Amino acid sequence: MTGGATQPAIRATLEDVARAAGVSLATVDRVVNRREGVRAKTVARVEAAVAKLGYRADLAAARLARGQTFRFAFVLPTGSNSFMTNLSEQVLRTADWLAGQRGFIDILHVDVFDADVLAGALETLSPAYQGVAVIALDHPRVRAAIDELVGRGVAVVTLVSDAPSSRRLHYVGIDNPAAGRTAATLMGRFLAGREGTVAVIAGSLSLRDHTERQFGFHQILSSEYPNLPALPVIEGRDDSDRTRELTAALLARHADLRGIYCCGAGNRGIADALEASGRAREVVWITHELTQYTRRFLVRGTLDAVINQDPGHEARSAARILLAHCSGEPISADQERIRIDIFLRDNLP
Amino acid sequence: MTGGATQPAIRATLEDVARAAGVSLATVDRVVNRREGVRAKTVARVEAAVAKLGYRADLAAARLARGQTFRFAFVLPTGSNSFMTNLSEQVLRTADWLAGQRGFIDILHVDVFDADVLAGALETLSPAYQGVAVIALDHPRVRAAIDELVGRGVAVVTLVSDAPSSRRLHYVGIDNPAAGRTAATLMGRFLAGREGTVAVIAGSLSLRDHTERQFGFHQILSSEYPNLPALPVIEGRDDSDRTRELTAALLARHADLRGIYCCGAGNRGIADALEASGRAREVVWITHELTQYTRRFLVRGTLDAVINQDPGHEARSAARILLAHCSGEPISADQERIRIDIFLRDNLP
DNA sequence: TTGCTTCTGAGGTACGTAGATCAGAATTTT
DNA sequence: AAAATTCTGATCTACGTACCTCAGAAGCAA
Repeated sequence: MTGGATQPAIRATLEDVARAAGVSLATVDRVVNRREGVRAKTVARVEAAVAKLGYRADLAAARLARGQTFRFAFVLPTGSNSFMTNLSEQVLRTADWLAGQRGFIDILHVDVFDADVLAGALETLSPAYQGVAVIALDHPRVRAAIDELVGRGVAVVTLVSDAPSSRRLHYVGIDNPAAGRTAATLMGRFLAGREGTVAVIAGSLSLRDHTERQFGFHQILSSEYPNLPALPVIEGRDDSDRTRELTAALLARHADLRGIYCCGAGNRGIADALEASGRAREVVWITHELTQYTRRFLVRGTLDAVINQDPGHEARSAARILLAHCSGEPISADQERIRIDIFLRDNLP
Repeated sequence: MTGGATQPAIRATLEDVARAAGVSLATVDRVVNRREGVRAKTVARVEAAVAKLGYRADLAAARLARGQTFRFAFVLPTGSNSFMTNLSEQVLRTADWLAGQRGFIDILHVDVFDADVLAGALETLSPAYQGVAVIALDHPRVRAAIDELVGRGVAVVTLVSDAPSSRRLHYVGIDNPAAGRTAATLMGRFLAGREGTVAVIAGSLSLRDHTERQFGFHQILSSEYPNLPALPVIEGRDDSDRTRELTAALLARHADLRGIYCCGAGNRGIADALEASGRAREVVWITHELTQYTRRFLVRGTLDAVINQDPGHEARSAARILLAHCSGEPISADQERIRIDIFLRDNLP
């Protein structure tokens, strides 16, 4: 057995540093918090002591002393497909956790799909918030509202759906074109060697994430799987009834339909239509977001793969990023990167 | 816009509760920390006030006041395939984070594949540790060593590799049979309709995780893909040179080889042999763990899919679980569940 | 040297909780 | 009713840091 990185049993405190540097607590405090009024020579002495003892501020104690509290707003949609419901619940849990870190989350429900309503909500947001997480829309008015918040010194992160050209601090969500490419590769490989058409169902092509997914999907499908031509994109408006009818029509019209990629919601409609047609097993269906429904369709074999983003991870990540930014702490990039999960029947969590 | 769950701007403190209940701070403290010497009626009054104000202890302040520090040992292997190197690095980062929570991690490097050495290391572990995370071996002596630690009141979590019949607090790692099943489903579907044999390369069948993976793999392959008979399992001892030779021999001997599932390490050898044979594109190769190498093989197209467990998540999860257990806090089960990640070329993080 | 500015030390309070002591009140037992 | 016991309140220190004030030391200019 070889010993490894051993750390001191107790961490050095400001007082230890003061003693080691031969100065007083007040001086160390001035140096550590970059306050004025310390001679360069003394600064150097203190910094040497800090380095030697490996002093690191006790963040909990510091926050306690500062009496800082943070208040964040999470702007979520009023409408409620399963994914958004899950996300809301995860935000509530995150709020619970954050309360232990002296941070508070208010959830505002807004029609995030209406740019004017969303922008209006952001514009009239209480100035009490140091940070905002918002399911954004890539629209000029929303962008302007975000930029204005940022200009006022509010930390803004976009959640799930980005507004890339805005001045938001961070985007917490998946790379949607890559998610589309992932779906296409799965589709192409599951249908290896077979000929037939593939349908793409989006919620709405005015939603940036849906557009990006279908873009990535088509990119790979057309270049690598010429045996699988894609049908024109269908807009299902994330509504189960509508997607049921559209899917039924697709199945009736295209006897050679081999695959369905749904880059939005409305999965219950697709499942109904597929199962009613009796072609559920032969048509490869790939969709997004693991919910109680998609999980069931996956287990049943109607659905072949789910591309997922973890709402729990997204909620926690958004909160961590806002908190870290507001208290001047660094964030660990690779912990905050939202993965594109692939779930098959066999690796369901 | 509709308002959501709004929390009080500042959290209630012990003093607020005392005032609300009409008792003193000392009494509230007694009730909250379940100390003796408070009449039932008073307890009820205090608890009502706690509930009414939604009081929750400020954990940071509590830890500060208690002056508790925790010391954990992470027992990692001396040998160093890429996965274990990544894991070590992630443990170091976790140590860094934990230092901010008044917790300290020592890393002990041990030959974890030798049951006697591993058990010896656990048996002679300094009593200074309140918690241990160990890459376990499912072996009677290791089990006994773990149980003895637990008996002494030390929190033990198994990491990556479990000792299921021991009294460990928690297993932080993936469900290996499920990972094997996932690999089999990918293999079967990527080879849809084709005929041919599939090879399985394990590190060693005396490693529980490798055995479980190949068990899961065979289970699905034999029941659902009769067109793809599996060849007898080959042991590559997680060594690149050996797997190179074994893979080359496989390719030479089996013209109908369609797939390779590697449930251990030694991937560089497999890649070399596959690329040298010129059959890299037609043979479906699925392996475990995303490393700098497997990432490269995936991008290049030699490797078709990686089943991964996130070492960063595992390290943090182990630390969080130990910390929560030692300070009597609850853990959030679904944040601690380690996912079976599937990575294709398109969804690499 | 004197006067002036700039730096430093000493000491304080505060944050929210833990934990201790001790006097005195309330309750029960004798 | 007195004594014994149990409960409660007041008050204190401590944790590690932030932030404040003020006196006085060190350094500099005249």
